[in-house]
Amino acid sequence: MYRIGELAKLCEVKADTLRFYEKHGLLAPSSRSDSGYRLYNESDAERLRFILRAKAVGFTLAEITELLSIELDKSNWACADVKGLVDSKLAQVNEKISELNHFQVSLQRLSDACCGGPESAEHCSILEALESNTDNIKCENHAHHHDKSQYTKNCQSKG
Amino acid sequence: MYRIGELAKLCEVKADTLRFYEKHGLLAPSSRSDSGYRLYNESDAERLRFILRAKAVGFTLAEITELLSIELDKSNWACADVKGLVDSKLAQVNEKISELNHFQVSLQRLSDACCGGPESAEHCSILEALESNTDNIKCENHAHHHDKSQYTKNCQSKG
DNA sequence: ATAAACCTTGGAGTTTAATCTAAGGTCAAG
DNA sequence: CTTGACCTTAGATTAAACTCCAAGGTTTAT
Ligand SMILES: [Zn+2]
Ligand SMILES: [Zn+2]
Ligand SMILES: [Zn+2]
Ligand SMILES: [Zn+2]
Repeated sequence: MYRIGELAKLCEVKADTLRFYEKHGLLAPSSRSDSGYRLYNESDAERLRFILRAKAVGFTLAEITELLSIELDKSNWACADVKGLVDSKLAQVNEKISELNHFQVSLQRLSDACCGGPESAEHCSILEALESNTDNIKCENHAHHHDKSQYTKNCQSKG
Repeated sequence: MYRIGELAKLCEVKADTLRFYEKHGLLAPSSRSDSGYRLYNESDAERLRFILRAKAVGFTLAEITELLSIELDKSNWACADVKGLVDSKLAQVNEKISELNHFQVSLQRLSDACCGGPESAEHCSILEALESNTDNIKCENHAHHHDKSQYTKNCQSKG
């Protein structure tokens, strides 16, 4: 039997997190001591590890609640159900990745267009890009070139 | 001069969003009508577009607040400052992408290991993976093969 | 026996970006 | 002069997953 702090340390989470999981129905200690301390057994610890593994692949606690309800009643669920949860998560993750890739490309383009030097930002290509309606930064056209070598350094990749 | 609903429609945001931006110091209407209605001019609209462009490349409103304070006082800032904000955002985005890529790979592996059929989840490879301490799913070893052709279909890529 | 380290509870705070509600004032059309 | 669309305010709510707090009770070691 583990007390809350022991299980927390064992699984590298905080005691607060275990209380939070309990409050939200993910994991309750199987017993209490006479003085009211939570007592977790090995099976509780296994359940916690299940939760943490599911978190490690990106599931939210709400989704983990679903997974746990399947896990505890496997024979009444099909592989299709389980795979459905995984595939739906996968789709969400892919969507998010593609949004972030979009950000990544845009930010990289902004970064590449700016000399990053100590010169005044009055003609900074980044600010100019955010001011104008184009989301394209044309490195060869920009009005910003306080320093020839810097300019060349930053713009050579685009001609 | 635009009333709040007009500017909202023009820029495809909700009036609530504009009030929210005002409350948080991002964008205030340059005047009010006699009856207290917000009135935005062309320069307010430009500022809103700046905000929306910055959002479109992934900046949070707090970061946009910083960008705006630079934008309004360009000569007292250097390219280095602006590029610093972009690069720091870029680093955050890259970090998030790499976390999501990790999720993506794990989820794909889980999905690939499961037949996804109508059979009972009692021996589902996904659940087994979440129960065990390995984060590796060994397709050729798993205990789950209710249906030979399905099994082959899902596992052929790994031998 | 007393200090340190642990535990209990309920509830508030954090972050982000809105979104919604209630209760009421304004404006243009018919 | 009334209907409907629009506007005002302050404040509550949402999602996610904790994290922290106060005020007190328990255990353990010295
Ligand atoms: Zn520069
Ligand atoms: Zn610059
Ligand atoms: Zn199966
Ligand atoms: Zn399965």
